Amino acid sequence: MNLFDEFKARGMIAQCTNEDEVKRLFENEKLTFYIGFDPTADSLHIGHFIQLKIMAHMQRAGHRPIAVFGGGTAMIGDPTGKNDMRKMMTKETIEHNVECFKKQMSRFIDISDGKALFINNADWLMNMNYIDYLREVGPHFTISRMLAAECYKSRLEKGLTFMEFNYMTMQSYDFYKLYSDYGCTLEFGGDDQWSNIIGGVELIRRKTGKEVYGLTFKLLLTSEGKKMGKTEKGALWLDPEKTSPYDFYQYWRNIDDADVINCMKMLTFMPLSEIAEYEKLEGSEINRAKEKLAYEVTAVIHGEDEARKAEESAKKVFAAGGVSDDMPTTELSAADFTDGKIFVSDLLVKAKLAPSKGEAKRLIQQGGVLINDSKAERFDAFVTLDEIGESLIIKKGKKTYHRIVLK
RNA sequence: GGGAGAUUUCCCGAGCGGCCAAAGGGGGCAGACUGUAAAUCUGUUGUCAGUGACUUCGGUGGUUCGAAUCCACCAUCUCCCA
Repeated sequence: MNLFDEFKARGMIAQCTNEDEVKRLFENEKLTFYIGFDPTADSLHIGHFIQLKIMAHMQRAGHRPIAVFGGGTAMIGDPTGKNDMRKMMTKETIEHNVECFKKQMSRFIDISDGKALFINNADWLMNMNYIDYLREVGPHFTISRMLAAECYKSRLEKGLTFMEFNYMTMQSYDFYKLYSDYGCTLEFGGDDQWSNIIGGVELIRRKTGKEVYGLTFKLLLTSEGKKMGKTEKGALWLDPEKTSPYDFYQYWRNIDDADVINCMKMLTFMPLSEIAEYEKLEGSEINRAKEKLAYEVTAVIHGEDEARKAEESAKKVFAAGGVSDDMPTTELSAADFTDGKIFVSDLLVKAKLAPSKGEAKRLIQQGGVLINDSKAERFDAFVTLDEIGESLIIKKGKKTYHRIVLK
């Protein structure tokens, strides 16, 4: 099975400018293709991971990936899918983010001997002369056509600035530039990038008469159509400092039944035949699929060791209700105690299990807090230094365990 | 440049000068039921204290015993006219 069919069979492909031709090129040519990454944060997240996976697969099949970092375009901000204009980022922040992206990405993509290129579009966009740009790019876009683009529709009602409106032309120009300088003939992206991608395809056709191609991949959505990978902390980050391997593992372990198989197809390298076996599972058996998914995804991103550790911790904690060595821990010193005791509510706040004391007390009153397996009954419950001893386990709700130790 | 309207707590959205920490929904959190799932039901959702205080309704001033509600100016956004 060639790669195109593989993507297709996994249900990953969303739209393509010319499916037959792209499929043929996958099989018969060594392609140079690109995917753009806007450095809007200091870590990649799970949404980017699909793109990374695609790049890695393509590279293995002998094609040459170009990762374009939007050091220039991030100065403007992609309005696609946003309800409001993003806060403008400083040049320094953007540069820092680009460096973080590069570092993370090189674990998945081999850039030795020019087998893949990391390029920053700031290289050509930042020194662009406005008049030159308008003359070179402007004539090839009509306003009416741009306004019709899906990605602007919602924003037209909420307010779209001229600055953001230009984003599409800049991304299109990137493609043109990469086509001219590197022979890049294919742009990939998430399905929300469709408008921006065909902008580039058309720009190149108009300027050179040559046909290039665009291919979008499905976004990772829940069965209800919501974007996956949202956590209370924002996104599901690939940086272990921002989302610990354990939390990362738990996210997939707790996933909705309806989403497991799709995630396996989109996020893991498991063969389709094996996934089909998991698809047959029913009822509580589905938990086995979730364990497998969580392990596989964690292993690809954080390595086998971390995945195994996360899996073991999870089993200990949930199966035995027990203690695991690497659960989140908060250190307390004697100064945190008054007369040798500390209120449970204060404990919860210190361990960041509750944002405020009021919230902490509510948790206790609703019976959501266990201290060493016994329920904290009163909102003004407290523990003494002696009771803590070496360490003490707080359980908040059903799934959150936290250890308190004394310095 | 002229005219009309908007800005409310995490989000959407209702708010009569006092009964407004502010309806309703969503989301979040907790409890019951479960399979570390979903659905459902219940409670809860500004801060601190423990039944009272404090800070919130774009910003700054003002009117008033009392302002999310009225007035003035500023900011931002939407719509109509140029």
